[in-house]
Amino acid sequence: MSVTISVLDWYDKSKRDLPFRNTVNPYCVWLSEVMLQQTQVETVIPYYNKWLEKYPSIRSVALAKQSELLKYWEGLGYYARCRNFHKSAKIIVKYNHGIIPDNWDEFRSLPGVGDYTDAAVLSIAFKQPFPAIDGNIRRVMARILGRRKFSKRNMDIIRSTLYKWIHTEKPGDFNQAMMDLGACVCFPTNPDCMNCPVNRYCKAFASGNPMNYPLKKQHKKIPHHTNVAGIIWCGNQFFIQKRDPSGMLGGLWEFPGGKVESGESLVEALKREIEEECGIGTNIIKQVGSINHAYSHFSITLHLFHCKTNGQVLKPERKHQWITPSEIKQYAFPKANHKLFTILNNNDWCI
DNA sequence: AATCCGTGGCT
DNA sequence: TAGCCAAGGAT
Repeated sequence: MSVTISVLDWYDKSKRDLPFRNTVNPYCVWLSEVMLQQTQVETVIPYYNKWLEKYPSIRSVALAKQSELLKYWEGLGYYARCRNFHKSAKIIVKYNHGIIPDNWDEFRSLPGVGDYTDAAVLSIAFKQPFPAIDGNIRRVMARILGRRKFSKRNMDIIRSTLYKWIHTEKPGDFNQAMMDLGACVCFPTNPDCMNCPVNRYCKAFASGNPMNYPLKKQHKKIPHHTNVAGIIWCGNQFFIQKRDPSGMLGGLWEFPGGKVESGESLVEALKREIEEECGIGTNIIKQVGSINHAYSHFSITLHLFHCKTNGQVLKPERKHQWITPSEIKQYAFPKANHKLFTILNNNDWCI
């Protein structure tokens, strides 16, 4: 017996029925790997199914507009993944006849493809023996090998060990088995060592305190901001603007607004932001409601206001639209806006 | 090397 | 509950 055999044996018995588990189609594997980055399986499944129904091939992605793709990514987060997948699809169709490359360097050079995704796609879709190293496998290996830190030296040891252990006939299964082990048994806290197929090989288990592996690094605590946003009405239409494609929540739509500076009232901040962003003067009518939202590196309390204007736009720095409430379904918005929509729907969008 | 980039679920 | 963590990549 060995770690390889034990893990694969366990995998065959405990195999989870996931939509992207039963395919070796490179496009499907790639799509699932991108969606699964820093995102849990249960969250991905509905997005994966809907995307595949709408975009069944790499060509269909290449032909699509970014705004359409973002609509299908809406709410999934880390939107650069979607933009990069689109870029890659266009590159492959334009320069490689729509054929997804099956060698390390070519695939690795595509936007949004890093070491993990490269190894995952090449091993699962093309049966090549590259070990994929994600957060789960790092933790599993740190425990098996008894390494507390992810230093460069320890990562080299983890990687070379995985190259030694990976099953050359079933590299994709080995990678997925190791990831499942991390997700379903070797939890970050309270690992289920008694049901672990490789506990007899595990130094962390032998130590009696598996949670000591790996060492947790302390995170910076994230700041909290107070933000304001305005629904600027002109007749039965209101104003939305498109965010810069390269930045945070890039290419998504939002109500104008921004951060409240210290010493500023909510109304003062909103008037300033609307003037800066849209160049329109507004009358602020009333506050509609507030929501809390946490991003990865800061959190906000966002206050929403009904406003009125004559509709004149003097210096739009971003792409913008005047739309009616029913048209909002055509546009991709970040999650915080959906919380605002909930408030608005409860109020029937009344001014 | 450290930080930025979303969101949801869990404790 | 406030923080931690998840099938990472780009800068």
